[in-house]
Amino acid sequence: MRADAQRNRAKILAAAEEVFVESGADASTEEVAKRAGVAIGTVFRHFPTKNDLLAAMMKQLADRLAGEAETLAAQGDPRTALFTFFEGVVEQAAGKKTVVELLGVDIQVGRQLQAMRDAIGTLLMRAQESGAVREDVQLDEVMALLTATSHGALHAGWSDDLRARTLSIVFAGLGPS
Amino acid sequence: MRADAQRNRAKILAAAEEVFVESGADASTEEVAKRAGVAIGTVFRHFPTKNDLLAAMMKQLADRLAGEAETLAAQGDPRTALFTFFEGVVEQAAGKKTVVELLGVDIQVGRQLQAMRDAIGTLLMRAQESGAVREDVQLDEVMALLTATSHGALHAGWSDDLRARTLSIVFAGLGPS
Amino acid sequence: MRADAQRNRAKILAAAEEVFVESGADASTEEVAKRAGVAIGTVFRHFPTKNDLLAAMMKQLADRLAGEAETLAAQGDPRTALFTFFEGVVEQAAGKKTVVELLGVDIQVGRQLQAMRDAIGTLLMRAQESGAVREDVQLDEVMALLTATSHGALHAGWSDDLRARTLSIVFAGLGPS
Amino acid sequence: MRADAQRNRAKILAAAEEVFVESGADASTEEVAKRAGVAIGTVFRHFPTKNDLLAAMMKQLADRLAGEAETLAAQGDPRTALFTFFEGVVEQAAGKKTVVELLGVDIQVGRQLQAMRDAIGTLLMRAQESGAVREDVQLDEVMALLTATSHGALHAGWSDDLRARTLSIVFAGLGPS
DNA sequence: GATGAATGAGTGTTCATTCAT
DNA sequence: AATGAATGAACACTCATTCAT
Repeated sequence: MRADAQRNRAKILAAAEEVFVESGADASTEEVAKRAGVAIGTVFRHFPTKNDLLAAMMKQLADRLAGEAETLAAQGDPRTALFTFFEGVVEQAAGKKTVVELLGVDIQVGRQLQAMRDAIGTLLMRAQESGAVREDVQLDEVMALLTATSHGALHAGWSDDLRARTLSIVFAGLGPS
Repeated sequence: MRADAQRNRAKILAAAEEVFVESGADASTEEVAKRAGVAIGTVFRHFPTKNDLLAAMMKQLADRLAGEAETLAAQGDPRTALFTFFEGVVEQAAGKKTVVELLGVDIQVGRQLQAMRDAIGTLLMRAQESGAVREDVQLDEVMALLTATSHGALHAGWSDDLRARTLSIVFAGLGPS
Repeated sequence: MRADAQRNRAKILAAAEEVFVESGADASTEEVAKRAGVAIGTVFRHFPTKNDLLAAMMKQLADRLAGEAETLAAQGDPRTALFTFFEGVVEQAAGKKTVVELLGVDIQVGRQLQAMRDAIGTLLMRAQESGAVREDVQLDEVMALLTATSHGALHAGWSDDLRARTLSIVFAGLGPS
Repeated sequence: MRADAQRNRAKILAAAEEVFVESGADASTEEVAKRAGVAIGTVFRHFPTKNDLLAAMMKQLADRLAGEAETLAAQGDPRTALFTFFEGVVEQAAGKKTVVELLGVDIQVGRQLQAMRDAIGTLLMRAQESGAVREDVQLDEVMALLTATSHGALHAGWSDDLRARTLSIVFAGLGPS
């Protein structure tokens, strides 16, 4: 792929994130094109289907989140890394519908999503080893709570304060009884 | 309003709940009309806008949930009533897009939503008085968690098992430490 | 169906015949709407698919042709009725792409087409009984020649003279040797 | 023109014949480029317009048919050569949309078509001299019937059998009465 | 000359909303 | 009040054609 095509692809993905975040997945592809400063045909050349565009954007996001989780797993305090990551994701979600939809299963993101799951799994294991999280908690519930609170933060427009209080309950629930 | 108009209004609302629950808010108004056994014009005479129809349906739902909460407040065990209600809502949400959307703020439901909040507030107070829920938990967080887990149950398609495990964490978080 | 809807349906079919005749089946549905003096949605309300519109137009045509054939079978001279019908169809085809496409099998017209075949079959039988057409000629060939010459008259823009000379060869081929 | 450009031109024409024969003239130019192993820009450099490409392909075909006619005129039995050629063209047409469209006048093919006409004219003259075809038949009718039956064979999807029976009627019509 | 990315007008189709019956 | 036909803006997507690399 040519350099300029690469650049356009990036512009389109960025625009898609902006647009779909603002208006949800029902936003028009045309709007994405406009925001990216390209013609509609260019969007469809890069992503033959609106769904492809959504999926590509989600993959990008999943990669980003997986990266964050991995970094925290490598560097952070095992006792708090999971919670830090959790907070970060939910905070981002507050402004981004896409994060939310990513965490659901509406669009199959495949490997990227798996990578993210794995990274979060590591965080969970460390937290459990260090006694910060109960042994009987499984990754599925953590993902579920992450999804749920991200959805909530976005749709319900939680304030920073409410978000903190809500997460503190979740974290208490995860901690040793 | 004539008696038959009143009856049509009810039929339309019922149909709307059916349709939007099955197919989400993107379902067509035409489909609602068909399901209600009414012409499309009649739907728009009662609800000048699709949004008005959605809002009315949400209000109905909010009323129903408020009723459930009040019943539980009047009759149930104070220690478990909140959790019972919580579980019931999330379980319903798993099969109903509308419940989920109701809990968000996309559509302003106003007074009905307030009634529901109040009823849930009562449940919370009772639970706190009985020591089942920590004193520092506020209604906002409870609503937030209710919203979040309902969203999650719907979008992520949680299994019954996962739903139970996820809620058990939330309930643990709400309980005394 | 209401009277005005009936009228619109007719206007649309007429416009479709005009438009598709002028420009072939690739002409846009929008153009049909414009020509009919209705909005595009109206066309799609009556004919949910472009193909449905084409098929309906074809059916109308098949009905018309079947009617002509039946009239000739009832009233005409058995020796010449088939040839008269044949000439009539090809003459119409000269200005109408649709007649041509109807005779092909691109779009399944079903019963209407069958009715037309039957009517032409009657004409053929009469012609053979009267000795004007060889006994070993089958309906399939007659239909094939009708199709072929109609196509030709249209696409090649035959003059009246050329059409007459071409048909005279076909008729000679059909007659007794 | 460079040697490789020459080669590309040939590859494109060959691909065009393949593609348009399979899918009709609505096939996309992109598909032709792909089949030719060439970028889309190259196709448009050689043939500035899709129509130009179609026309060039038709010319090629006309040349080929003219060649066949000339060969038959030089070598074949004058009594049957015209019929043999006729059968060959119609048989080819059955599998080739392009042959059909060539014989029409949708696209002006000019000199090449003239060459083909001339060659067929020779076949006709020989057939008439040998008494196999009536004296009063003109080339125009023969071309018209060739066009018509080719169209028919293609669009109506005639079986081999039907094609033979249909042509036998045409040939009987051309023969002495 | 070749490449293939970009363009943008155009297509079939849907659907909230209006309005004549 | 109810009906359901008509409206027309909007959408996802295609493709001939242009143009930067």
